[in-house]
Amino acid sequence: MNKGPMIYHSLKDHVYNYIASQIQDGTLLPNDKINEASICSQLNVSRTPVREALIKLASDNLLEYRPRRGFTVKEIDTPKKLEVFEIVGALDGLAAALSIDHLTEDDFTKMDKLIKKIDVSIALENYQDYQKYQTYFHRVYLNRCGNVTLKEQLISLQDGFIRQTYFSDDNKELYAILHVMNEHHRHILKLLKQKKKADVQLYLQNVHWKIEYPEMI
Amino acid sequence: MNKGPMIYHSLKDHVYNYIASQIQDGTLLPNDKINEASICSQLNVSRTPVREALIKLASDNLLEYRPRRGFTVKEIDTPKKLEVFEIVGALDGLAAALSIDHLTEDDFTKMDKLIKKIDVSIALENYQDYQKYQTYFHRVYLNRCGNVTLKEQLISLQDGFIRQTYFSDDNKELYAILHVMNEHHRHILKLLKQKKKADVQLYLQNVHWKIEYPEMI
DNA sequence: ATTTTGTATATTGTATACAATATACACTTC
DNA sequence: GAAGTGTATATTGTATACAATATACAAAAT
Repeated sequence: MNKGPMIYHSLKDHVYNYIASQIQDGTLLPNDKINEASICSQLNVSRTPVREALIKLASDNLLEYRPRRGFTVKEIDTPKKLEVFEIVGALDGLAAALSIDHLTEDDFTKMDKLIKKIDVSIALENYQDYQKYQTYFHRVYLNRCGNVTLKEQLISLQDGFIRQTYFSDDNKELYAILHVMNEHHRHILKLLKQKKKADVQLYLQNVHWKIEYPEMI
Repeated sequence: MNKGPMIYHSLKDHVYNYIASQIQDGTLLPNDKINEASICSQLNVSRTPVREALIKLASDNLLEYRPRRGFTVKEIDTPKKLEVFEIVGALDGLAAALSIDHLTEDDFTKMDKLIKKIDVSIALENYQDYQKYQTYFHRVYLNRCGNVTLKEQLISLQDGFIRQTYFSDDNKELYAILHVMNEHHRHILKLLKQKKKADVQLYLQNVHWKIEYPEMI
């Protein structure tokens, strides 16, 4: 019975995942100081793997590092968030433009179905589902863009800031905006079907990713 | 006598710079194995700062890491390079579009002068100067795009692959291409002056950054 | 009361030690 | 000779120790 290639998990990786998930689920908040010794005792490991994980987390922009004063959870403020949105918009637009020559009927069907699922999620005011299906929608053409580097970059950018974009589930204004967003999705799909490269790129960049989320204002 | 804020240089940073420059100047070649012990003795430091530097270098995509087998200099093959070019094109295009509302007469003058310096560099077949002034040209509007995250991302992307784009100085074909590139620069400047956002963005993305360098074919 | 200074404590940076795993290479076996 | 096996050596992963620096807080000075 072969369970595939035996995957090696270093303590460093373990620490990395531990901290990363604490940042995502809100256990660790922006500007919180990371105490190496505390993590050592929480996970029963020595400082070496902890430090190595922290260095990687800082390099991945989850933590901030100041020499001789250690690591803190990185704050992503609103202006910074808007900057990332601009970049995501351009790259997502590029992905769409590149995907146009490779999209199949099947892809279009998938996107159609996802738009409908998003409608349902909005009607049920289920923000988590909205996020999930919206991500799937964009991933359909991202997976067809033929540029794996672009795909990786985009996913890592989105992961990096989605973690700090939390909405309470009872925000009426939010769901109105999400409805508009899904109209965008319909328009994007239409432009993709029409193979309008420049149009879909600029639409994603200048319209879809320029929505102002309530908590960002 | 104040020499400004006393800057702290850790051994880790020292090692980082040491390896990074060896990769850039070709002392270390793609797929070369990094020997921790060897670096320790070269720099007279212990393995701890060396390992921490290596982890960061891997995170910054200069090295590749395989658990239990250590670090190697990352190979950037041609398809990968083309992928990065596509991303750089989109981001540089975005930067240009964003800069349009902030560019001053002074900026235009600067770009004009740089285009002329590039002409001279090509005439003298000085590729190093060409690279330098070409970088300055793009930096003029990059510095006006108003998005520091974009600026950082773009610079780090370019640094990451320029290091492995070396040209011998006696390639006639190359200088013909560089001449075309500088014509692009003139066109870009014209579009910027005309404040044609979408046009300059798409031109940078779909024309300027789609040049095929000789060694990439 | 506020600022300054001094000292104890905590935290970070680096070196070293040792255990776990991978690599190299001589030795068999077919 | 090719392929496999075993063992010595090298390399990596982790723990620990100690030195350098930062932080906290009490005491002294303004």
